[in-house]
Amino acid sequence: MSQKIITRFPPSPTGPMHIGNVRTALFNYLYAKQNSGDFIVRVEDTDKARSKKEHEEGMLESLEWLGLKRNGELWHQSERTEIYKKYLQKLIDLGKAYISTETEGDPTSPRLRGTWNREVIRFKNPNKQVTFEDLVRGTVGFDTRELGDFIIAKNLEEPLYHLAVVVDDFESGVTHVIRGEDHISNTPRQILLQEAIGAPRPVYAHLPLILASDRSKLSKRKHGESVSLGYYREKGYLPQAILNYMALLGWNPGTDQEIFTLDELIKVFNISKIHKGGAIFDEKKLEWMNKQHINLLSPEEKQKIIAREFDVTSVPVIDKTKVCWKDVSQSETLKHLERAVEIIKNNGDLMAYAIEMGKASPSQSRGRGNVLWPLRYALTGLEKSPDPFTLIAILGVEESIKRVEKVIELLK
RNA sequence: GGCCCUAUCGUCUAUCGGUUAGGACACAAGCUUUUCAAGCUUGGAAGCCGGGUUCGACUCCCGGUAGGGUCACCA
Repeated sequence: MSQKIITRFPPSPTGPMHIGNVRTALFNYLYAKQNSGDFIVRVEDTDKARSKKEHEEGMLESLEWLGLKRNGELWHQSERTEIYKKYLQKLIDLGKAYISTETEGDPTSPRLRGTWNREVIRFKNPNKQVTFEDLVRGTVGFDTRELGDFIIAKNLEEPLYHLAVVVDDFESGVTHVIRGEDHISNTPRQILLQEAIGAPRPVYAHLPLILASDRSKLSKRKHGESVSLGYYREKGYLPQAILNYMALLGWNPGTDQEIFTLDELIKVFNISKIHKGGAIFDEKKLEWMNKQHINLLSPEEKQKIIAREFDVTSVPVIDKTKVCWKDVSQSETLKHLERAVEIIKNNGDLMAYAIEMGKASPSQSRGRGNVLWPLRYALTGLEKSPDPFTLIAILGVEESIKRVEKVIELLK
């Protein structure tokens, strides 16, 4: 209780924000916030060749858009070379790491990739059994002998992932490491390094993977654009909906409630109820959830989204045969539209008129639709669109009248 | 292949030894019509297989099968 909880989100700026990144960030955020802790962000850009500034900016902007605010300074691993060097040197001096001469033909040497160095720094593996408690998977044991003397740096100036992560988590006081299941086999390596530099062990929680519909891990290479956050953002999904959906993938509150705001999630989130099995990402459900969140919006915000979705600003293309509602005659429809224009002009009560006409309707099958349908259709030329009141509010009185009058001319 | 993990409707899931196996998305049919990015009604839809344990297994144990993750001088 005395120790402040610190979680972290460490994106590698080698591509756009991934849907899996979103969930990792969210769970770290939720856990930190519900424990009055800090959620920190650091950029893992030790790989100079693959890291791009534009991706870093994209990641940061995405977090902002999602509303996941970080605490503290933003760290860049690329700016911490001297610090890693210090640890590396210490490890070497202590005999816990060593400079290894690689021979090209050596089958025990990792396979070649990019520039190949003759000398690398390897960690002297104590070859022991490592066991750790994972908040989602319970006790996990590994025999680190399988790992060998793994490489922790290309040289003193170029540390590799494991070393940098362990040093940074230590120096920034990270207490909980919440990350994807694909990192679970990295954990024993990192624990070994922690022990070597004398760092405390954080609590781990490995999240189940988000799967594509074929049950394989979501990857850009295999599944294309639909793995990136930007794809959903452009399609008009609200950040609240995306976050809500991600939270419910592999976790549930144990009640029937499905719609949550971020603040509600912070309250109800329970890390120990996270599943161990992966879950398929279903855009249909996200879509539904997005609608639910739109309904939570203020009328103004809602109108903006509707306007964008239905593209009401473009000039409607009218099909004469679709203007009339059900079996309502063209002359009657014309009458309703003309009257509607007058009412709109005078800022009158359109609804009252529609109800009146609905009551006056001789046919049981007709109601207010005989007024409202042609109006809505005249305004957009779309068979599916928001109600005419919303449309008029979005388009403005002038433009609305112009559009309706055009249809009146067409019918005459 | 080694190591690790998982297994309930098509999908996300509830169930923590006794339920007509519940909910949501999607789907189908219908109603409603301020139609929709509203609502309502109804319907079809699931415990991978085989052994145990037990009075009783979806639930616990073992095996099989299937699927997934991971095995870089990437992170």
